[in-house]
Amino acid sequence: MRTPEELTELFRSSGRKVTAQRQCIFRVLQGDETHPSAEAVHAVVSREMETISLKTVYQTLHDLAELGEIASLDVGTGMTRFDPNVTDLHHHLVCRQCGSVRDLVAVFPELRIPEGADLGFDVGSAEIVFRGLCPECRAPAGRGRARARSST
Amino acid sequence: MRTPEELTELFRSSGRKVTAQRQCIFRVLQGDETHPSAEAVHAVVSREMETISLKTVYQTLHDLAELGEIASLDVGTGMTRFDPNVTDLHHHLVCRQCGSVRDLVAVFPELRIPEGADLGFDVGSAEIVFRGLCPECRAPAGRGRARARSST
DNA sequence: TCCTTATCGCCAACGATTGTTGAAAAACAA
DNA sequence: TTGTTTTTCAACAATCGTTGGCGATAAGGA
Repeated sequence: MRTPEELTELFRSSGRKVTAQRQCIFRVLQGDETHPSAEAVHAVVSREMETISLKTVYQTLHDLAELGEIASLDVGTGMTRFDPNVTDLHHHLVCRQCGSVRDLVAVFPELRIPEGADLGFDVGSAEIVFRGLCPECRAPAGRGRARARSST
Repeated sequence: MRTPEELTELFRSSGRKVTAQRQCIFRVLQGDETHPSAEAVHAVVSREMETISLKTVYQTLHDLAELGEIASLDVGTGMTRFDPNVTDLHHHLVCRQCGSVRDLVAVFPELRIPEGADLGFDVGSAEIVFRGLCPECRAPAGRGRARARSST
């Protein structure tokens, strides 16, 4: 994802208006590596702008995804997760307990699938999801994070 | 997945009762490689037992998954898909147009993730999802299948 | 300035899934 | 066969994440 300043520019040049709430979302996403859900983004943004609506957050996230500035992921946690890192080829570690998502950069950068062509499949992308337990959920002492939502 | 007869045995020995609708579901799943959703299973089963309810199908699929006889997958198509193949290590090709799912056996059987341990993650499973277009959706002539439901 | 767009709040709807009800049917052990 | 337990059914409501409408207000930007 680009910097908030660049995004401001990008939004303007694509006919979108730049509002305070959008810039706030830009800032919140900037450098966020937690792969937040829309609600999570909303929660953080709300601390700065109490009245911002969830709808506005969804809309802005979609705009950003449409512009290719963030990626929207479905890693089976029940909610769409947003990833500001679209420049590095990477995959994901998903905690099956708390649903936290971690990047795994430079793993299997060569991932390609010749067999796909043989099957007639026109393969566009490959995505690896590793499922397991994050450090917090493994830790015996500290309480893990919250919510779980299985699948697979 | 085991044969309907073995599943009958397994259900009995695990305290579950074996009903006509359950056996019908066993038969339908047997050899099914389409990775059907619960609704898809229900549709097929309904041809044989018009009155079977969707709830019964959901319940039986969950029982089978609990016993490890089938796998429930979330490949981002919006519905849980069920895979009777739990013996072969394999990954999946998902059509981003119609949502059809195809097995990809014996690809990256060595997939393991050392970096996971470094990050403190206790990795249990690795799943690769290849997204692209299936032969039907690529074909210019024939109409592709139905439903799409993006993500990622 | 003026037109366009975004935002708000609020509420309804979506689709997949789960839960609830009570009654009927069937499984299965004795 | 009888009796107990489980399953099924139908119908409906509720869940959760997400999207859509609405009118009104606020604000961007040329």
